[in-house]
Amino acid sequence: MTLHDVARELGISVTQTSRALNDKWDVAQKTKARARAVAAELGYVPNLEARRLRIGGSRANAIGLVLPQSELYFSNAFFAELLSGLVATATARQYEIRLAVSIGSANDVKHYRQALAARQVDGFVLVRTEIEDGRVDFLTEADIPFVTFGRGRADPPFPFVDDVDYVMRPLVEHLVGLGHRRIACIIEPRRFSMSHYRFRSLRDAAAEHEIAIDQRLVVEADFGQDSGYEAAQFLLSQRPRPTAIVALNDLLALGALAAARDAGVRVPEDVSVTGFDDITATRYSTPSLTTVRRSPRTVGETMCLQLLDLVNGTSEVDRQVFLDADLVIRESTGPAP
Amino acid sequence: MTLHDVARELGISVTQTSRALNDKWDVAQKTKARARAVAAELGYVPNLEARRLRIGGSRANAIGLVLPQSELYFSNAFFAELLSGLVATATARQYEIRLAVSIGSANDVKHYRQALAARQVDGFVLVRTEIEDGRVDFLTEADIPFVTFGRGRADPPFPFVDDVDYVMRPLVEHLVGLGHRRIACIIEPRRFSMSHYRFRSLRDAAAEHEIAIDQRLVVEADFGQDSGYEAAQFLLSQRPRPTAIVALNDLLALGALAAARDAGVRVPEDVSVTGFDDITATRYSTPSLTTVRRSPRTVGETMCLQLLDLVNGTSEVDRQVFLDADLVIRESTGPAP
DNA sequence: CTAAGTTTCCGAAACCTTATGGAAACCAAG
DNA sequence: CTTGGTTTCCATAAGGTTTCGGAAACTTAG
Repeated sequence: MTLHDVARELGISVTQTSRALNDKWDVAQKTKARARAVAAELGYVPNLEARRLRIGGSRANAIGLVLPQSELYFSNAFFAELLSGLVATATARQYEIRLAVSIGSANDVKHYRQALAARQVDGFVLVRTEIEDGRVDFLTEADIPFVTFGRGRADPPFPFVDDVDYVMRPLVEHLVGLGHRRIACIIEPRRFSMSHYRFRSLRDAAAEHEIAIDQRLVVEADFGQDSGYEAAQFLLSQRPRPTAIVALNDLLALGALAAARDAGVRVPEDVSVTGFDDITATRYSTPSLTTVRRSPRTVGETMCLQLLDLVNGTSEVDRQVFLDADLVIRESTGPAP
Repeated sequence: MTLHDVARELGISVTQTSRALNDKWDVAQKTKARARAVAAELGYVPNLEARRLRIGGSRANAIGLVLPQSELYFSNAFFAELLSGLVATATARQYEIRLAVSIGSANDVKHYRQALAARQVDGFVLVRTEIEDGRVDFLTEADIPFVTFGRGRADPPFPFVDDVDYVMRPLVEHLVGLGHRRIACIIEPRRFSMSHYRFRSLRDAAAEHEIAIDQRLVVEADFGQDSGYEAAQFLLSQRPRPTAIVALNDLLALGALAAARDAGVRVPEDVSVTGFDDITATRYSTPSLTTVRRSPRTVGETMCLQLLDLVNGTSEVDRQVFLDADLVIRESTGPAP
């Protein structure tokens, strides 16, 4: 079932068969047609290894996504939706996603090195970018295309998708308008870029209204509902109680909602709760969640486009993208008590 | 940076260099050591295409998962968790997951053919198996390893993971014990294998208690929350109202919960609601959801093991696996009114 | 019919690695 | 020094594809 067999069946040379099937100018139309017919009939499929060996640095038509090993990662709706955008966009452009989890540290570059050596991916998408991120250093050094979610150090600059600096402003204005001044915050671990800058945006927006976020009301949690639950438990036990809890992602907020319910604290009458991302579940929680819409799917789509742009060398897309966001007001916010 | 270069640097033949780096018996220890050192220093990485070309039918070390194009697919927590189990298990065994969405019909075999021709996957995991499924026919014909979620026709038999036949029995006993006899049901589209057999299990379990499911109270929905919402709206408007709504997956149940809340129907006082799968969100809904725990993650893990077993030719694992499940009683079920 | 130009084809080389069969070098025993 | 047996090495071929330079066939104009 090799090109050779097809050529023999056709009665022409291997060379011409190859050129015919690849639709080169150098071969008669009717020969092309005949070649295609015979190839199809014989069920010939080109041997990709041989082709790539000959062609040289060819495309894997796949982009890599390595997720740190964490129970939460996929059940985390944020990543599921981001992945959704990524895969949809990639597939539409004939690319696929190669997925792995790194078993060691999140910064482990083993998978990256491996996948590259084997030419199994053309580039990488990085999530959960840390302020100091070994993966970024490695990929920069190796000169491999990649895009991160979350900005990095200024130098050397690399392509990323992030939120605009003033992303929290509408939310803060909404809360301030409702009379909230004692605002608590549940943040993701501080070493992550996203956590850092999103909190900074919150602090700056609050400062515009001359509100200082009380450091004792800032709790560093993990990423998931359980840790949001715990953090909210702590915050709700503080006296005087905060009148609003701003969770820096939706899952944390959902956990906070559950904590409030279990503690007999009414939302939004006694305390307002807000999230970030607008994952699907926010519309179905009780009460439904006021949040900031910057759909994870959009993030995935944008990152995919950026990366493919890098891979293909064209530069029609911005290297560093700041996504704007909308405030979505639902039932979990109300006037301060 | 080819083997040739390393050989020249070493002053020995390409042959021996290859054998040295591959740790064959045919080469002196000190030569091996020297070869490794030089290779490392020169940053030599073997060309995988050339190696595979030579070796022949080698492994892609990846398994394929093609999901039909549907907005719901990834935001669907069920798939996200299944994927989680799949990836974790695969990675632990040095395999990766290659992910694509099929843009045409769900039964489109284009991606499968493509990925195989390019030797980019060693086998496939199929989800959303239909009673008559073109993918199964294609892969069987092509003699490619695959595992489905959802049993298929008896002939020819193929490897699958499915629920045990009596999977709904504990749930039905729970409801009957609470006095429910007018039981409604929200099912997934009938053409899917899972939908068919899961409903059959419900019907049979009900029959054991001499309860016949009223066909007018069986609504065929889609897969997601929105369609669960609509279906429940319809069911709750029926008179006499059903006392329990059994949704055949958790998302449908979550949608039903929202519909009840919006209709002013109390859960569980006025109507009991149950789900299936035990996705994470069920613990955080209001009220939390009584469901059947057969974690999607377990499904993913099991399918992965089965497939790798098939790929590697060993047969230590059952080809057809029926997973048992536990009833998880939470707040959404109570005595019939 | 010939010359020139165009279209279509072919043989050989190249891509990089590994397997094969045999040769060289070495050692110990006779 | 010869013989036989090990250890270590090498030259060659193979795997399937594409590219290169040139050759053959065909077409058009004179």
